[in-house]
Order: sequence, then C-alpha cells, then structure tokens
Amino acid sequence: MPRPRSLTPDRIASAALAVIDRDGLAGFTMRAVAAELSMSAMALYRYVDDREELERLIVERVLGGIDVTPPDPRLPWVERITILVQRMRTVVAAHPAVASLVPVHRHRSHAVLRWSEAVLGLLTEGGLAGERRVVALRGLLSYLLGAIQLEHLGPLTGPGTAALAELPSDRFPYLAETARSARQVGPDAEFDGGLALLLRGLTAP
Amino acid sequence: MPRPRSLTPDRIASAALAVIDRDGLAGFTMRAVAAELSMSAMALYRYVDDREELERLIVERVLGGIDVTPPDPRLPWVERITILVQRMRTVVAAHPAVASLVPVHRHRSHAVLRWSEAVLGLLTEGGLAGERRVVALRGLLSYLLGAIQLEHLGPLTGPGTAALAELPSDRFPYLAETARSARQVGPDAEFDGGLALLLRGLTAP
DNA sequence: GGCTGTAAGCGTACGTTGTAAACCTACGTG
DNA sequence: CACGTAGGTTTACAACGTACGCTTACAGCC
Repeated sequence: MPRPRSLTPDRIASAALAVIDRDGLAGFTMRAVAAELSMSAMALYRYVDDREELERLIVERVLGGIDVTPPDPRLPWVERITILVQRMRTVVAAHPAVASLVPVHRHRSHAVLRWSEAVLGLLTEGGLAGERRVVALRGLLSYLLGAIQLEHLGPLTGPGTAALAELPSDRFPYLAETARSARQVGPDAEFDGGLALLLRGLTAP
Repeated sequence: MPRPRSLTPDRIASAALAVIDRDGLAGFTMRAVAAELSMSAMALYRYVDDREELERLIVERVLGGIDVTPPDPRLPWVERITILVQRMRTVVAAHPAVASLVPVHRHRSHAVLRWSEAVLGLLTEGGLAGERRVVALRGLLSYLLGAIQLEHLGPLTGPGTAALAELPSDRFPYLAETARSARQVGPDAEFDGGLALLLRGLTAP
C-alpha cells in the first residue's frame, strides 16, 4: 500500500557507471550518483545499504554484460576458452575505470559464477578434472584480472615504455632492450599472447 | 644551516606499514601515520607531497624486500624463474593489506624494475627474445599480481569455497563439484600450479 | 472521493578525511 | 650570539559517507 519504488538496481548501476565513465573513479561519489538520478544523496540509501553495495551493483552490471553462450562447438575447446576469457576482458575494457573494483567484488558476483561455470565446462571437455581443473580455473582468473588491472593502471606498452627505454642500459640492459621490442606489441597481442601461454601449459603433455 | 631532517623515507614507510599491519588499509590515514611517528599530521607533508607519494613509499618498501640475487645457476632456468616469482609473492604476503596498492604503484617501483631485469635475464637464458620475451614477462607479472590480489581478497580456497559448494548443483554443476576439489588445494599449491602452467606454456614446443 | 499507514525522498548534521596557509621554533653557520 | 632556513604545529576548509528525523506521495480501505 505504500508509495512504489521508483528505481531498479539496474538503473542505479547505470547512473553510477555514467558518473564513473564521465569523471573517473575519483568522481564516483554517493552524492554524484544521486545527482545523476536527480535525487538527494540520502534517497540512494533507500536502495542501497552503503557505498560498498553500490560498488557491487556496478561490478555486477558490468560483468553481467558478458556473453556466456557457448562458442561454436566445432572449435577446439582451447579456442573456446580463449573466446570466453576475451569476452570478460572486453566488457571490462568498455569501462576501464571499474577495473580496480572488479577484483574486490568478484567473489560475490553472480556473473562471475556463470562465467566460471562455462569455463569449467570447457576445461572438463578438455579432459581436466579434480585439482588440475581447480588450478586451471584459478590460473585463468588470476591472469585475466591481473592483466586487466595492469592494462588500465600504467601499461608496459604505451607511454610508460618510453621511460623504460631510457633506463640506464648498463644497469638494466634487458629492460632497455625489451622496452624497444615492447613497442611492437599492442595490448591485444600482449593479452592474447599471455593467455596462449597459459593455455598451452594446460594442453602440453 | 637549517634544522636537520629527522625522518628518512624508510622510517616513514615503516611507520605506515605498521599502521596498515595493525589496522588494515582502512586505518591507513595521514593522521594515523603521523601519530605513529609522534608527529602532527601536517609534519608528514615536509617529507611527502601527498598521500599518493606515501603509498608509493610503502609499496617500494615492501617490494624492496625482494631478494633478487640469482638462484643457483645449476638449476634449470624455469625453476629459477619460479623462485623469483615466489619471492615476490612472499614479500607481499608478509603484508597482505598492501596487496591492492601494489598494482597501482608498480610502474614507478624501482624494486619491480630490478626484479623484471632479473627475470628477463633468465628468460633470455631460456632462449626467448624480442616480442616473445615481452609477452612472457608481462604474462608472468599479470598472473603474479592477479593471483596475489585474488588470494587476499576473497580466496577460492578458504571459507568462500564453502559457500560455493552449496550452490544449486542443477544450475552450477561444475562449480559445485569444483568447490569440493578446491578444498584439497592449498593456496601455495594453487599459486605454484598456475605458475607452472604458464611456464610450461613457455617451454612447450 | 476522502482517510490512513507505509515507505520514498529530503534537509540537516556529524565525524573523518586530505591538505592549504600561516605561524612559531630549533638548529647549523656566520 | 644573531640570523636565516627549514622543521613542526595549529587552525581551517571543502568534500566525503552516512545517521537521524521530518515531510510527502501513493495504494488500499471505508
């Protein structure tokens, strides 16, 4: 019988995401999100316990965009896993500033569960089970989240590389040389290359 | 001719680390660190531009503890890399709460440079060069930082696993089963297992 | 259609944070 | 001993998350 709710969790998450995309993580403030919704700051608290829950909503909204429909089953299972991993990277890349929120809230995310379930299915199809399968899933997730983080927090490829290339080459000969090679490797190639290493380790005899 | 400085960057970082170890990241406050040094909050700013620089000092102090002396050269190069990676994990594990600061400040850390140089040397010894070597270094760092993060932010192994095991097994059959296997895998085995995958990918034909 | 109870939404306020500015003060050098 | 520099303190402010209490709009009943 009371007044009906005017917001959905999804609408709130969208508003918060709009703020973050526009003003970065530093601009993400309860007041700013409320303003984006044309509300007072305190009205937000009718929908959310605290800032942390709002962050969870955001992460869930971003990761919820992952397409977990199984890739073409005619592809080798390793390639299908590659696709699933790339899909997760893609949705986060659409909102780079949330990259650092993901690891914090991942373990409460339903989207991550669905994604993990899909990956586990493919790992199983690849003949993995038991503890080896646990290690594989966890390894993929670690690499994925680590790579996303590094990518959006001061990339090796990119402007940082320039500084690296000017390192005193007597004390850091390898780094100086590597920085030169790094210029040839774009972010996608870098990510896919690392992922391929992991997956090759999975299938090697 | 003026009054001498009474603090070293290292002493400041130690105080901050003491605060973090005692009260967690949330307790890490300019005022708290200053109090730890028996100073007023503003006195800190004679030594540090802002909070961010203090965070950098902390990360540098933690990562500075890495032992980068080359492991026994009689070991295969893959094992020597394993040792270097584990050493990085070890120093962060000693101060779990700083885990989330590391990725943010890594690219300005001299300690990371030294570590990277050592790893690159071993990769080179393993016959890697050019873009393959770039991808390898970056892959190792991504996995390492991702794994550290996951480990200290809601582990798969650990209490989280219990919740996972009780998932509706009709919708998450693999996850439910995997959660049971996960109980057998300790954090060290999990980390080392994932790392081994990556390195095997590096040496596979 | 008016009345009413519930929950939506708002205004105000408090404690805490990072840090700017102005001030006082201890010390090495002349 | 005086002086100037830089160390340290005090005070202050804007912005943050959020507790509390009030007002107000609506769905269901008479």
